[in-house]
Amino acid sequence: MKEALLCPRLAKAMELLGKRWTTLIIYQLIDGSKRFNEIESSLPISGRLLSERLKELEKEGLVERTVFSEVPVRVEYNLTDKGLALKDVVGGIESWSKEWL
Amino acid sequence: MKEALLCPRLAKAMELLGKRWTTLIIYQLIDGSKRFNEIESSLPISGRLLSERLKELEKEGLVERTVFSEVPVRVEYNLTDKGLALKDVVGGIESWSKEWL
DNA sequence: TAAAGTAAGTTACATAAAGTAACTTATGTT
DNA sequence: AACATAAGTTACTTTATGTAACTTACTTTA
Repeated sequence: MKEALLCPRLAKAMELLGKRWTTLIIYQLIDGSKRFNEIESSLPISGRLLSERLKELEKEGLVERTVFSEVPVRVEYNLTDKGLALKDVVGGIESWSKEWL
Repeated sequence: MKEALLCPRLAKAMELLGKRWTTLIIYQLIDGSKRFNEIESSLPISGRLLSERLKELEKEGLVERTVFSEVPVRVEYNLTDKGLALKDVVGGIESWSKEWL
């Protein structure tokens, strides 16, 4: 393992987006907010990891968490502007996958 | 963990690109072919994983491996059309990182 | 001619991340 | 009282990643 000669911003981006499930979670939120269970049901991810990833994304400011004090409690997640700015990237991956996979 | 209601092509794309180092390796090859050691030196990745990732990328047809029987042997890696088709995606991530990170 | 160097890996082992399933909490409904 | 529900969390197993030493095949240097 050598020192990185790599742009630190790109490295940081890939540390986020290159983590398993992250990009697919963002993809799920691109068309609007979703509840925890909705995301969980749309992806083959466990609650444990989904919770962990959403916390990371919230901490990095890509995702916003809103709690509705109903019974049972409802929690919605949505992309911030920073998260939404990845729309073209995610769309690009989707197009690539349709053309090449 | 639920069943995926997700587009299988996108899932497959993320299985590749969402694996640690993969996208950064592709990024290293976008401007032309590179040798094993060059990639290894440009990224904080170990030879073990770099070898593993390059094999996956070769198997999936994104990367091409060329051996030059010199002494010591020289091996060059370059993107195929399929790999090169990710140029905009990688560029998009780079732009996003510059604007938001 | 034995020792050292070089590129491209591989092996063996330690640590960290992800998968699985059961459990929790705070109400509301039957 | 027992059961249901959303959103997690916990404990434990399995898989992936990190680290560093080793390998191979030939060449140059001492």
